[in-house]
Amino acid sequence: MNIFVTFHDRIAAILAEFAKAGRLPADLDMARFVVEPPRDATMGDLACNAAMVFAKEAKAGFGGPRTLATEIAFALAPDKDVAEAEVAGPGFINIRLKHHVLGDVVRAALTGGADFGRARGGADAPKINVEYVSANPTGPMHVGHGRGAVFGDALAGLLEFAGHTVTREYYINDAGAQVDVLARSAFLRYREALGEEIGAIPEGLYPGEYLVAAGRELAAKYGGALFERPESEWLEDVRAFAIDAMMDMIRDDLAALNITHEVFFSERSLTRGPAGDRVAAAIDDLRARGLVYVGRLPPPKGQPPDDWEDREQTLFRSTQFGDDIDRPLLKSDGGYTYFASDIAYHKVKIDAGYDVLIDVWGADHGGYVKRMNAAVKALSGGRVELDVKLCQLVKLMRAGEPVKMSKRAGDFVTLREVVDEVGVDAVRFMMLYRKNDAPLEFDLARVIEQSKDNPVFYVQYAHARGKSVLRQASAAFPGIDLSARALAGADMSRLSDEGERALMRQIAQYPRMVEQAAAAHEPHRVAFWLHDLASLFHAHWNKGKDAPQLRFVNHEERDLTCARLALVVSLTSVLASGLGILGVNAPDEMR
RNA sequence: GACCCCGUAGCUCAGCCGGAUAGAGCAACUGCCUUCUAAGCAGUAGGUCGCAGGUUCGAAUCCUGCCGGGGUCGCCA
Repeated sequence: MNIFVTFHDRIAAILAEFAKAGRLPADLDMARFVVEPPRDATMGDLACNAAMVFAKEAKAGFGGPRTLATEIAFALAPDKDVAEAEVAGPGFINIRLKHHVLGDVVRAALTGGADFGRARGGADAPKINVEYVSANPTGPMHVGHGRGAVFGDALAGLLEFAGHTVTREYYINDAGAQVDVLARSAFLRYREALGEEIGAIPEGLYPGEYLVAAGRELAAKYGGALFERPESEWLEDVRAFAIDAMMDMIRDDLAALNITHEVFFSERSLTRGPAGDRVAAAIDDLRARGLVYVGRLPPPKGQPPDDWEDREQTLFRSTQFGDDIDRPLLKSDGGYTYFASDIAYHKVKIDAGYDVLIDVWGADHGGYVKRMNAAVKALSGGRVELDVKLCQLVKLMRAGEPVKMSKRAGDFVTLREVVDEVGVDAVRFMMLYRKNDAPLEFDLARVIEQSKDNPVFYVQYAHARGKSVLRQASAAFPGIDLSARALAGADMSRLSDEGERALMRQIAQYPRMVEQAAAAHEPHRVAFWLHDLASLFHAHWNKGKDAPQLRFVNHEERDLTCARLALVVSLTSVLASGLGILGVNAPDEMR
């Protein structure tokens, strides 16, 4: 039940009637106007801007937007759900709903349970692929990876809730030089495990302690068989082994955050898989479209190009699709550039039939967005939409002070350490309590505080507090039926306090909020909405301190209590639903 | 030099495919509570939405140009 959609439809029908009578053009685009919550609740429950949006079209048949607004309001007046419709400001139609409508919303939230606000998603719903994390398989995840991971995961959950078919995908960068470095680093630890004194880790290798175990396992698997052999003989095996070990570790880190992917896609498989060289195929595809040529690029500006070598390269005409410069596909040694691999990877996704691709990247890859967009446009002929979401840096704090990262290479704060210290709920919620493209300060001390300054606690506590009300109700009215079905029969007209009405209005906005957050690919909106809802609940609860008649459980008035319990159950249900989208627990109590 | 992100209250940030008097939390100030409806409450004050133009009935929101902060800039990933 989405009252905003309901009224959008009804007003569209009114406009269609006007069009039928020849007073408006027949081809009005009804998507142009909106029905939304008014700025101020005193203005009513719904506001519509249709008259202003169609001001131009209304000139002939109505003389102007105010008249159109007045006539729409007049046509709305007999509606069974409308108490009052009036024109305000430059031509807003403000609608005050009859009392029963918000009660119906509570009932819908109550009986809908976890499905309230969920979109059905028919066969025509876009298929969406969300690619996120994609941390290099060379070590444990750090906090920055964590942000992208949580963001991508919550976005995927949000899109699913909004009715889309979603695939969660991880792109394993297992083809570049960094995995050779990984292999050499692991090999060193292998020699160490066999008893060799390796001393300090040489410059250029990964020094992290996390490779010690991999070295030991290599020793267990191969014994001394690889020892003293030339690199060409062991590199491939050790690399494959080390990548697997690192991916296991990363999967563990992700599991600690309740994140799983349906697809792990190996970059290496693009050239070495059963499908042959898919990078070459992708380049051929572009070439067939006349988008590949051999030419020279101007040297990069800004930093003096010491080692700049002016040479002919194989280039993709990304400038035809809005990029600033054409981009190379082949390296000077003849190998594919990372971009070439990425083109092939996105072609795989396009060919898989996705309508929307979402890539979640770190902000340092910002310069890469235009060329990737260009590639997807070129490969799909504009059919597939690519949305790259950039996640800004995370600044780790403790009680207002930046957490010092040790200078010693390889020794950084891992995601796992943070999750173990503050818990998965705090990490997930805080990572989402900010727009993805704004930098984030993450304070380890604050997120475990039990106070209203800590948004995680504040929202979770609202849920726990609601559950506590229900426990108290059971104690006050032994045997009371708190099932959704029973409470749906309560007399919702008893919910007349402004605090209760505010809660009902916020709950009524849930379906609309979810839809918009999903359309914008912005899960943070869910987090902020939850905080607002929690805030309304806590505020109303506190009024009961001085005004006992406002408390949810009233021993003298069972019917009133039932109506209020219906509100509380719908509230906790919606809180749990929203937290569920974000992958955060909704605890029954906070102990 | 080019491109991308950011610039909103003292601080941290919402709001941005245009909409009414620009919101929240913290801090500040003023009351209240000293509890069990645990992890406080109510209220006050605080803003030329970086600057200047433009489009529009209407701009924090869209466009252009500046200013400031961050990031990126063939072959690395």
